[in-house]
Amino acid sequence: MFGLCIKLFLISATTRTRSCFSSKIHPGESPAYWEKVLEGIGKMKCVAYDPVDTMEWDKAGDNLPPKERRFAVLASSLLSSQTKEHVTRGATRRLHENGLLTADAIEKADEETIRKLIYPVGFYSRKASNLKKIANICLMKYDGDIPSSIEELLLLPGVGPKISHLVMILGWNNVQGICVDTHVHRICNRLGWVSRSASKQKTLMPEETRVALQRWLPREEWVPINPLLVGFGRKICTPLWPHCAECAVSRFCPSAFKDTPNSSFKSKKSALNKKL
DNA sequence: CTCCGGCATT
DNA sequence: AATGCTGGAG
Repeated sequence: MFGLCIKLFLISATTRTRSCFSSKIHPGESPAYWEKVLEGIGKMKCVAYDPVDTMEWDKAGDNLPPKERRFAVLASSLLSSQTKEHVTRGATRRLHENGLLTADAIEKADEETIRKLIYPVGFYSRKASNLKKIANICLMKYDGDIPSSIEELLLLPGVGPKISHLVMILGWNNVQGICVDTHVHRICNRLGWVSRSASKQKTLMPEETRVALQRWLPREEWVPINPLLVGFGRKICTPLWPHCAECAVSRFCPSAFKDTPNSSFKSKKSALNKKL
């Protein structure tokens, strides 16, 4: 499934030149030089997912029946934390090795067993319990499959906008929206690509970022922008002290060399909270 | 807003 | 040693 991301990313990278022209569909609304920025980030070659490491799991996933593959996609997405993807993949693999990637198996499994298998991922306790609940719901309502719409996915415990859009893309090959995680959210704000309605302020929630980004970003970029910015965000445009000197697109970035921990809005918020 | 909870980064 | 972090729920 991670392989799918790479494939889509590569396909888009090769057609990016073409997609630059399609941006003329949204004149005035899109930020200046956004094509150059995406191109520049692509050239820095920090794709999020290591192709070699993902191959093994990808094969295992591809051999599953569609229903089981989709459930595996959902389970894996639930465990994911983009900043620590190797940990996520390890946890998914351990579940898979123990035959615990189907709704049926998880429903029958002991919650403690699942908790131990996914232990290295963040929030393992909550995620183990959510996984059990989701397995139960999938069996009762969807015959062991997963919901096929954003609305129904959002009803599952522990599934929010980020995971539901990811699952629609990876599980159903259906692009309903951009998968906005913390990296996409942070970087789009630094680039000045999204703002709160009418004002020039940064968006506060990833969900706001998603809507704002979708207003102007051409559809063919909706899937590849995630692995592109996740990789970039982990290696160069880091949350604290971004490496602007090494960044090939800093000349297009209004926040370049300015975004120190003290000026980032999250730090401001926590600093404010401590004072109160 | 806080919380989760081990881990990376300072 | 201390801080800050995932994405979602309450």
